Amino acid sequence: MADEMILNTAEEGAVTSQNFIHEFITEDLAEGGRCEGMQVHTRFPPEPNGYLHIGHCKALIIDFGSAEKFGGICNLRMDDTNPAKEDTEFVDAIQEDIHWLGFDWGDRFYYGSDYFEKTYELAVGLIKKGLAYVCELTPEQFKEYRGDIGTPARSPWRDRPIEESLDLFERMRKGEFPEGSKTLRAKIDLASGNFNMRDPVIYRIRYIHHHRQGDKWCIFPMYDFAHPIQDALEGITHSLCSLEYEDHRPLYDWVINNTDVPSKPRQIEFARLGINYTVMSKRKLRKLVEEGYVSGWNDPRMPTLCGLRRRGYTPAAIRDFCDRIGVAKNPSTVEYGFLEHCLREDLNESARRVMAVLRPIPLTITNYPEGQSETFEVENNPNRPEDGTREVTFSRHLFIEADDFMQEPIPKYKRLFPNGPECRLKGAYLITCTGCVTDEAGNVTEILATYDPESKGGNPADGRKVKGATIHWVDAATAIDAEVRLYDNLFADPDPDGGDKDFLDCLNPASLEVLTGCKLEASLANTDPTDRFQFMRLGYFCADSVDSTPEHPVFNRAVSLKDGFKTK
RNA sequence: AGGGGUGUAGCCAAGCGGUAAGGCACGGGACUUUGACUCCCGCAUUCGCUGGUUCGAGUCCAGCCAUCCCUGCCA
Repeated sequence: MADEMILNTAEEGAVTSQNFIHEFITEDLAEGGRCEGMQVHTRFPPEPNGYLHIGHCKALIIDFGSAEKFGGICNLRMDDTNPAKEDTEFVDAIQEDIHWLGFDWGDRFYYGSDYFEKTYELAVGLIKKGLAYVCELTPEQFKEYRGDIGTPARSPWRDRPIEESLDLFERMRKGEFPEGSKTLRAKIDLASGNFNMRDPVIYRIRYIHHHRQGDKWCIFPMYDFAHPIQDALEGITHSLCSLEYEDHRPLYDWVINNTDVPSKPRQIEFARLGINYTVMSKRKLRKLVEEGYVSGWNDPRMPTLCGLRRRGYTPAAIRDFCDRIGVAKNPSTVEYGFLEHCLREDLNESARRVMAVLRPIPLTITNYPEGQSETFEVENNPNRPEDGTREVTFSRHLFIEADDFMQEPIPKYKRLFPNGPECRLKGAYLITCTGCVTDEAGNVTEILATYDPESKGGNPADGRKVKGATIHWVDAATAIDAEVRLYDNLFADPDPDGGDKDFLDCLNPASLEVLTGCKLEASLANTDPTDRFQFMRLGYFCADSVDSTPEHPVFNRAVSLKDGFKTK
């Protein structure tokens, strides 16, 4: 029976690879299993207190992907039980990011706070069963009474009469007591080695405006109490979360088993995503934004989805990455280079090739008549002829990349240098470097070359083999100026979270390099930020969604091309 | 010290008692009007360590070591 099921899902084309969570679900669905005959139902429960980052994408893939794989559904739920940290501002951004990635929650969009009334009733039920009590320890006392590894916790209020707790809890809700004066605690086990079970607080008093509930409530359920209830009320079959909740599971199960909820979800934990050269904690990302180390949550160097989007990352690349890193319980740190690989793989397929010169240096074709001009047709993507061609102009005065010329070539250098090999100007002509012009300081200000008129399009008439490289160029007469931003890792240290170092000390001072006066081929005059281009021989770029204008184009480098030739 | 996890290559990761998949990275070669892409080839005699069970152990057992999480009225 279980085998049949695996077969069926495989035929439907699984969206994610097999992993231990899928195995658990398969077992639950099997004959006699916990979920036999049920539809798999998961949920993605972000707290609306910040922007989503790529780590959330892994969770998204697991939550939505697992549901889809088994023909189930996945809810989107704002986990907003702590009004002190949450804000409506983030709710819209989170939805936008999830949609951008291509996940769809249908009409199942919920707020944890919408269940406050029901959650309250269930808490009352717990009190009536003698399984919860109002505790009057202040936060300071609470700490004192908490005990430690060898010492059980204590509470003088643990055995107060049920009626008394009932009355007090009701009055807590009415706002009769100040913040911190009372809590509702679950009566479980004060001596447990698992501190989550030492009579955890399940309700606290907070006189704070809730982004959605307004001032209706002044008591709020804790995550450990609210979450299992929300899951159960929504009929979630599998509550997937990260490893740090592993030792909360006994409490999760306790709540499910001791409150009157309609279903029994199963919590399964997986290792969350770590990537080197960056940080993933919301607290740290927030600090980078608030203290101005980056331009905002959407700074292209940020691992946030809005940052990656602005940088030029595609949803397909991010999803592919999250899919390929796998799902396991082994705490892992994936190399940033793998993310880049996934992007290159996607963009290599789809991005239109264009010519752009980032560090321009004039190239004069000395035997090409001044004032003459011609147009060449070049393919948009040699790997995909169906993408068509475009036109680029050519004249005596061009710009080429500064490092495509060397006065004194290094070994294996096959670009332009005096008395060097014949090179090809992509799609135009074969040229030979004849020299260069330098200023008083010895800086090269102009490169000189002659062209072979019989090599139109870059093909020599006699079919001779071209020894030098094919280099990109732009026509000085028609090129447009642009600003180009090159990005490197935000952190210079591969593990800015590691040890006891301050992550801010690990920042990479060279993470952003702004190039001005770059020369782009004319076809790049008006592009949409969602259009990605391959600047030939350089990398993948897109217009900056915030700063680029037709008058002042700004391009971001999403990722460089792999460079098999190291000049340094 | 108590509780809960995790250890397979530089980084991820399969493996479910029958003789170490795959991807990234890396090295070599072919091709190339992108030093890209693509294509070949190579890349763990060994699975944290030590014992034990077994004809046979990365898989089972015991002990040890390493490492991560937990003592918020955060999630």
